[in-house]
Amino acid sequence: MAPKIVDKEEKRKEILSAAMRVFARQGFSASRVIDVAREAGIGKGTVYEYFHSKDEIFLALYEEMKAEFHQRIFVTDKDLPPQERLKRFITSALSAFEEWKDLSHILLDFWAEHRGGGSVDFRFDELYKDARARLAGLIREGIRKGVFRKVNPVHTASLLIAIVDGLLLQWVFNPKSFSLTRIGRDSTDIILKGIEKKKH
Amino acid sequence: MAPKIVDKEEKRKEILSAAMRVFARQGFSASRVIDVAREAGIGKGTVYEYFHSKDEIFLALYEEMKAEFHQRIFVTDKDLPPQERLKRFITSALSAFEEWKDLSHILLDFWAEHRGGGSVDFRFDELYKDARARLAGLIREGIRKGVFRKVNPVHTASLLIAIVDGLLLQWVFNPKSFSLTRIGRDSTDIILKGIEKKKH
Amino acid sequence: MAPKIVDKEEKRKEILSAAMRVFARQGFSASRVIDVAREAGIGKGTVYEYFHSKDEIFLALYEEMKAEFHQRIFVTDKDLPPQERLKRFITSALSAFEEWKDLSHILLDFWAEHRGGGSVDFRFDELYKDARARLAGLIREGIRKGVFRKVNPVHTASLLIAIVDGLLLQWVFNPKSFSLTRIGRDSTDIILKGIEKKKH
Amino acid sequence: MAPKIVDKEEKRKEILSAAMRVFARQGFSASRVIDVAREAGIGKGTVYEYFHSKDEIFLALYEEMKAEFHQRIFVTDKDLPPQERLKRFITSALSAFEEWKDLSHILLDFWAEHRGGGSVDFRFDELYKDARARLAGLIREGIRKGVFRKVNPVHTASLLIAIVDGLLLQWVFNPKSFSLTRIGRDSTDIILKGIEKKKH
DNA sequence: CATGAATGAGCATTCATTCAT
DNA sequence: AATGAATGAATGCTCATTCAT
Repeated sequence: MAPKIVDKEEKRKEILSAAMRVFARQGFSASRVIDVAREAGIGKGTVYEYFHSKDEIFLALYEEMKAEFHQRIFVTDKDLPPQERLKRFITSALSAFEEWKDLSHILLDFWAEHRGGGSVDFRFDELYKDARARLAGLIREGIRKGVFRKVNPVHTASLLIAIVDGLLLQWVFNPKSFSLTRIGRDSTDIILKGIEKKKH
Repeated sequence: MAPKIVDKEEKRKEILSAAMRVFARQGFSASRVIDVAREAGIGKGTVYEYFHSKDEIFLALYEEMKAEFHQRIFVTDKDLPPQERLKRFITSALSAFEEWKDLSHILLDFWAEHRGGGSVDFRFDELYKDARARLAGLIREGIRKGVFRKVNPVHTASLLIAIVDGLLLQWVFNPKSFSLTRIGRDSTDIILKGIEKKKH
Repeated sequence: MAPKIVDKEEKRKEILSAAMRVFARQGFSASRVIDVAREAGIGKGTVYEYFHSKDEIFLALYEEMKAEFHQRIFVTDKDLPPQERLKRFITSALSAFEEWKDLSHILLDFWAEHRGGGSVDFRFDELYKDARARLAGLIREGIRKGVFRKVNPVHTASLLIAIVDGLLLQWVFNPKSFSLTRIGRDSTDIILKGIEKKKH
Repeated sequence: MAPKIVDKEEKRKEILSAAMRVFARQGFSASRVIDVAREAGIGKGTVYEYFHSKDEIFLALYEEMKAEFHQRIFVTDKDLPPQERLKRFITSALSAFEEWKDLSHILLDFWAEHRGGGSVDFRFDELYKDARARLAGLIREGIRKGVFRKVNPVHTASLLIAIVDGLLLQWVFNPKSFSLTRIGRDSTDIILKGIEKKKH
């Protein structure tokens, strides 16, 4: 019997959700704790009952994003052919961002606050290193299986990540300029054609 | 009759250069005006003799970057074949960033501060729209000339920009993870193969 | 459920009262917000919980003075004879100032800051115009009733106001030089004799 | 042979004159030294060649006003009858202010800055005490000569000063509301009637 | 002698965080 | 547990004054 714990967890999530909307709207540095409290419909002091600092909220959002996206992006059926898995990486990454529009906006704040000097450290370096390693493995597998030509696996992995980040960036600046889903499809198509092993 | 002779234009540039280093190191929002002054080896008040506000410094850096990069990225020989021009876009963009490492770091701050609500407005939307239009024209020309297959010109243009931005991002997080020049070459190769018109 | 219980209206008045003492002592432009806070026995930030700016405090004092004095000076029994009402105008104005010594001092700051260019606008012009109109009406009534000779009503009204302001000024510079009450009585006597209708 | 000295004195007066215009327009505390320099058509540093500080300029203006007004107000023919001398006091004081409109405006700044705490001390107390003594003497003389009734000489003197200051104040707030000359005449008339010795 | 570039003390204001209720 | 009143460290910016040229 621990109903309070459920409530606590629930309220923490509500605050996090409110913070997400506020940060997405105003940017992290321009967002005030009182803005988050108001958005969540609670008092300013209450925010501090659930988080020790404004930075901790930011960090919690980062962790949430990391978990959510990791889950959706890298958990794919290992049995699928490399081309399909590559396609799914781009597609699911972009659709995840499209779905979590607020987090996409905040991602730019995460990027900007990446510098180690501040109180928050996002270790983007490791995050990307990990992603590159996974995708490089995928490329290597494709090469081994004879479906990809002999491209540099790490470079190609970096390229794939770059495409996702870069497209997201343009979409954040102007969501109306294109559909993330459609441009993801076209991009995948070009990349796959660019690394496919030519049959003759 | 004449007071202390100072090349105001020169000094302004020195302050801008100091600001660039400081912002690149600490991020814009974590940088204090006094930090910029100290980096420039001058007094705090002197900064305000050359700029009206901290935001104005930020904006001046943005304008400088825009001018510098525009010059280096889009001013190419129109007589070159589309493949070569596409290659040069990626190459020169990446080498420009590699050269202006500090500005590359600050670019993330520009991205994060893009929101219209703040005091500084970067109009990234228009910047990217313009770049997309130029590159889309290039793609269209390639298609017309029969060297590119019938890809969506705007989508492909967005893809190219995304690649540059995305690679830059990873490089900012860890410059040692790869050479921008080399990865640019590999990426260009993949893209060109991905959109080339197959001869049969 | 309820946080620290504070009568916000009461505290606002306390701060205003502290500001009044500080401004009276040092003058508005030489007074710092921290001085007001210290006088009120609170933190600097707290002042800003109740007022948006230093100017707003100044303006609030002005409004307070306006309301208080208007009440005391112009709300007189319309049935009294003109001479008595004229006498009461001077008397009550001077006694109001004598009572609110701090506000009297600050009045000089209000006068000095009257220029439209600043952030605070006191519209003294309208204040005086209104007062002149009221007193001119009183003079006219006296003339009509045959107790005042045919003086220029507006000029005489201006004269009455001038006397109050001018006496106050000297009293502010040196409260010991005379009693406002007594000099008010003597002045009223001279003025009344100066405008009375001679009987023959 | 000291032509430079003449120039120096001349330039000092020019700066003072510029300062007068600037202070009258913007008020002392809102006026910048650079504003004075620009108004005088000289460099900021030059102002400091002639004055040690902004306060010194203010003080110099005060002294100038004191000298000028003292001259014009109190230097009257001792042989004239008291009524005429009283009349001339009010008239010449008001016409002096009307003529030196800028100084009239700055007078309000002098008043506001009268507090001893600041760097500038105007000793208004003594100024007024002196004026009161002179005018009280005049009143006494009138009483002695049998042209004024037995009024309190000091109170009456204060009243006369108050009238001049108070009328000036209203005129500064709105110069169009009345003519200083005309209202001075009417006021003198009322006061003289108010203190005249009735013949029977 | 005149100048204006350089300076930093000083100040208004903001806002994350604390804590009494 | 929830709240918001209280706080002061931190910061952008101003401007009187100095001084090298």
